[in-house]
Amino acid sequence: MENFRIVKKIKGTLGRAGTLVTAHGVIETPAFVTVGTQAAVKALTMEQVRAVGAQVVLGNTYHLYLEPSPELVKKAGGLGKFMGWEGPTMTDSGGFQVFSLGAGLGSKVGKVDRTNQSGTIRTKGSMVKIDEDGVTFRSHLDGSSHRFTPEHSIQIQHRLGADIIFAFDECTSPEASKNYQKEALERTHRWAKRSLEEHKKSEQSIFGIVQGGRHEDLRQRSARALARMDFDGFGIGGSFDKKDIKTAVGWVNKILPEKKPRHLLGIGEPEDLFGAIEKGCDLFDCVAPTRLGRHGMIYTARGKINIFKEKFRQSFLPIEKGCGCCVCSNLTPNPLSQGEREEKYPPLWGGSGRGFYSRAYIAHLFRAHESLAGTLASIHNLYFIVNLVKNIRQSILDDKFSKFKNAFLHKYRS
RNA sequence: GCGCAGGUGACAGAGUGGUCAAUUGUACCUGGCUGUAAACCAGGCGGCCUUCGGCCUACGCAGGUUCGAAUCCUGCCCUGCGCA
Repeated sequence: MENFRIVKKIKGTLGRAGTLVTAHGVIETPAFVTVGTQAAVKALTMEQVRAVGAQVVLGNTYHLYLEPSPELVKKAGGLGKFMGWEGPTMTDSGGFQVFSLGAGLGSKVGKVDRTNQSGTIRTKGSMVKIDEDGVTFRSHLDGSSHRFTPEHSIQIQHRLGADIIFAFDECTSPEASKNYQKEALERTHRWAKRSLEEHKKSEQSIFGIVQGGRHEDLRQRSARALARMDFDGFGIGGSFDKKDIKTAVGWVNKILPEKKPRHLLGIGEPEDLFGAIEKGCDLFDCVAPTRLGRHGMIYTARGKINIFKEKFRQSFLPIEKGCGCCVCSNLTPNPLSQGEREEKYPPLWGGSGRGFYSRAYIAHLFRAHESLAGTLASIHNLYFIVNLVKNIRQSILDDKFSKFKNAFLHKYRS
């Protein structure tokens, strides 16, 4: 697709930096896509999302279909307009919910396998039924029954009007038999074709989704099948084993056409990002920064910290010294230019740009159940990840990817 | 001073003769979270011991009745409300 241009490659690997042009602006890749499932980045305003440097926001077809309805979003002028985001947008097809509301429920297998870990699972009971033609869902809101077919998903996404949409797919559980996964894969390919046919030539771009679970042959088969179809780019879906996300991604990106963008769906921890970028992925979305943030887990250069820990109660330091986010280093973001500000406001007004929210304060907010807690943590986390990917991009441009990666990971794991 | 009500683990608040180391909620602690059913979920939460088992200390304080008491009786201390 001519909208995507590779600017620089990481030599000896599949990795690259590029630009992806959309009707609402250019995305510099690799880029981290902010997740805003229900036309909202949880706990954040779009001003805050913009302020951390986010380039794209991703909504979800299933959620927006249930509430407030595709018709209403369309009437509002499309997803971006509706939520107050002027930049590029994407929508996921609802395919992931086939898994997360289906086989994923009551299982320890999520987006990333954690069957070997302690910890526990959420409620169980599938709310999904799959057949050749499509999927019957039970609404998580009221239990009502709904049906998605590939055509239906695409029609909804047309109404939602994001710049980039995804084909309807089935994300299988790795616990399913290989035989089933193969079947599901073939079906997903048929669905991809139907999605593409329904899409025809719209101004929106459409990405097809590669599946295939943990199996090399299935992954390659899927990549080959999708590569033959006329998609504008590709999503790489599936539930992964943490330690071989990179490997699995490598299998498929070796096959997918180089000139088209690749979006690794739902992946987003720092270690994973490096691996996937090296293996040729251009886009990533992940709920981790915002979800973890709301749950009190905060990214730092030395790894994640749990702000609920006793030791942070009296820590009057910023989450991370030197962090450029407005939580750590700029208590009052300055909306005015330097000169203007000094004229308009006396020095005591604040806005020095030197303040910060302390760990103790944020820890307090969490304990007090103040929603500001989730907001501050989300701002910091989103900034952390978005900027990590930006820095990775810069390191590629500067021919210093490996060096940057090693330095970052060394510190992050310490 | 009299009358009534009551004193339970960090707090709130169940239990009112054995099944009680004591329901429940909150707080607290520990884990988990990767295309968001997620400002959520799970576990722990008197002490000691290697055990889905055992021992010790516990329901204001001190005695008593009982095979057995947080639960019944007596006295004391304290709190709240009402009346003087």
